Amino acid sequence: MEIASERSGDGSSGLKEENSVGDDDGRHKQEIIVEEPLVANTERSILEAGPSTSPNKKEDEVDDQLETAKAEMGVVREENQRLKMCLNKIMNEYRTLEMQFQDILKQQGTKKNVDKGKADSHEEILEESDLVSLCLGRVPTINARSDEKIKVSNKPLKDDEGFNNEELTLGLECKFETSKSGSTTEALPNNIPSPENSCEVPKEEGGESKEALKTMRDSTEDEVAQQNPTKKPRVCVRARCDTPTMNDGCQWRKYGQKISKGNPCPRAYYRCTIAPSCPVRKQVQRCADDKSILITTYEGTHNHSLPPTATAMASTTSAAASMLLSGSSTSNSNSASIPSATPTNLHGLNFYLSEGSKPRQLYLSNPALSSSPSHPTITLDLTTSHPAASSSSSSPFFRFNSNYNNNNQPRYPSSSSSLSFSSNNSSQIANAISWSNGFLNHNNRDILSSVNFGRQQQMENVYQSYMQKNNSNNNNNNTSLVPQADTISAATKVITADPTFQSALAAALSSFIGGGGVGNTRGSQGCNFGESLSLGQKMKWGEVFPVSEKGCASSFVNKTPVANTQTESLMFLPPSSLPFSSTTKSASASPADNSNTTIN
DNA sequence: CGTCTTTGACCCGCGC
DNA sequence: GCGCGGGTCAAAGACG
Repeated sequence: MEIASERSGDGSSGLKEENSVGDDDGRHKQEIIVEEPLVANTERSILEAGPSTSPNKKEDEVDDQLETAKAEMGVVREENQRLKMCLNKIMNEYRTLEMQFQDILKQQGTKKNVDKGKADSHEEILEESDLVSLCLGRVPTINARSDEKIKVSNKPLKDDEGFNNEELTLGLECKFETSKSGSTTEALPNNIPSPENSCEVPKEEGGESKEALKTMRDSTEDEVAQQNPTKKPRVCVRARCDTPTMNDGCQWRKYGQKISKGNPCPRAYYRCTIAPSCPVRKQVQRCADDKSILITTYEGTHNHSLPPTATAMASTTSAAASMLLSGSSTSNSNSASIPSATPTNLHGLNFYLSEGSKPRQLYLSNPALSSSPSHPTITLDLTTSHPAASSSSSSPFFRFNSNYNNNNQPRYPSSSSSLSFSSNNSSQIANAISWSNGFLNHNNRDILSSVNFGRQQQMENVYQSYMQKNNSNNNNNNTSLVPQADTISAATKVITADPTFQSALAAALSSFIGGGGVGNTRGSQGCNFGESLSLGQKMKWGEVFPVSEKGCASSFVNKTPVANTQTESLMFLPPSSLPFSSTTKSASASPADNSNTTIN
C-alpha cells in the first residue's frame, strides 16, 4: 500500500494494481513485487516506441529520454526498496505483537475458566464470536476461521503491514474470503462485510424469481442467525444531507417507495446495481423530526467489487454491522453499555444498537426507522457535531485524544489514550498513533501523500464514541450483565490497538474529505460519503492509511456530512473537493428529493 | 432505444 | 382469520 500511495503520486500507471489493494495479502505482495517491473516496462515501452515510431528524431532526444527514464527508474527502485524494507520491518513487528496477543488471550481464557468455572460452552462460543465480530469486516460466522478472525481483530497496533498478511484483509473483502460459497465473489475487493455478504449470489442474474430471492435471503439469514438469532442486521446512517441521497459511491436503482407509518416522508428503496445479483439494499428516508437529516439504511453485503469511492461507506457499514453482531451476541446488557447521553452528548459517532426483538432492543435512535422489528439495526449517527471542531480545525495537524476510560467525560481527555495524526510536511503526513495504554504505539510514515485532513472533530467523535461503546461494555462487567466483559474488554483493547482501527479512520477520513468530481452514477446523487479517495490525487485506501484496510472502518466514521453548517469545521478541504457533492444527474423525485427542500 | 423512476398492486410477516 | 404495515414487483412513463 505504501508503494501504491507513493506511486499514485506520480499519477502514472499502476493505478489498477492499486485498486486491488486490500484484497489479500498475497495480492499485496504481488503488487509490491510487480510494481517496479511494471513501471520499468511502461517506461521501457515508451522508450522503445519513441525511436521506432519516429525514426527521424535526433538521437539526442532519445538519449535524453533514456536518461530521464533511467533516472526515474532509479528513483522508483529506491522507493521500492525503501518500502520493502519498511514492510518487512512492520511484518516482523506484527508477528511479534500477534504472538503477544495470543498469549494474552490464553491468559484471559484461563482466567475466565477460573472465574466462571464451566460457563456453558455456548456462551463461550458467543464470546468468541464477539471477538470475531469486533474485528470489523470479518465474517464472524465461520467457526473454522474463528481463530484467524480473532487474530485479526486483535491485531497488534503496529501491523500496518497487516494488510499484507492473509489474515488481514479489507473489511469489505473479508467476507468473501471467508465465504464458503466459493462463488465468483471470492477475493473480490471492496465488498461490504456486512453479515450477509456471503450470501450469495443467485446463480443467474436474471433469475431473481421470488423463490430464488427467498432462498438467497434464507441462506443469508442462516449465516446471520449464527450470530444473531433474529434477522439480517442493518446499518442505519443518519447524516445531514441536502441532497436526496448520500453519495456513497455505489450505484443504486430505486425499486420502490412507500410512506411508512410514523414518518410523513416517504421511504425510498434502492438496490445495488453494480452487480445484477448484488443483494444489497438500502432505504433512504428523511427523519421525521428533522428533515435535514437523511437516514440511510443499508442491508446486505455486496457480492462484487466496489469502486474505490464506495469503499468508505461500505467499510463503514460493514464495521457497524460487525459491531452490531458483536453487541447483539453479548446480551441485553448492552443497553446499559450505551451511554445514556444523547447523541449530542456523545459528540460524535453514536452507535445505537437496536435489536428488533423486544428483549434485545437496546436503543432506538430513530423509531421511525426501527419499524422493522425483526432486523437488528445499528445506527451511525453522523448528525452530531462538535462545537470545538471549527476551532481545532485551524491546526494543520490532525490529532485527537480520547479518553475512552471515562464514559461520561466528554472529549479529549488527555490522559489515558490518544490517537493523533500529524503531518510533518506537505508531502508526507506521518500518522502517529500512540496510546498510552501500552497497547498501541504506532508510527507510520510516508503513508500519506498530498493529503490534507480536516474534520478533526469528527474523527475525535468517532473515536470517542467507539471507545465509549467499548468502554461501556467494560463497565458492564460490574453489573454482571455482561458475562463476556472480559472478552469485550480484551477485544476493546485489541481493537484500539488494532491497525484496522486506523483503516477505520481512513474510512472516516475518506468520507470526510469531500470527493471532487467523481461523479457517482445517476442513482446516487447527494452527499458524498466515500469518494474522498478518488479525489484529484486518486488516493486510495492504502495510500491514506497503508494499514490494513480490512476491517474496522466504518464504525468510526462519524462524520457529519452536513453540508452547510458543518463545512466550517473542515480544516483542509482539497480545493476542488467539497464535503458532499451532488452528482450531475437530475435528482429523481425520490422521497428524499421531495423533502429535500426543507433542509436548513 | 435503453435505462431509470414512478407508483399501484401484490406478497408476506406479525399482532390481535 | 383478519387487518395492518413493510417490502417488493412490474408495468408505464420519463429521460437522455
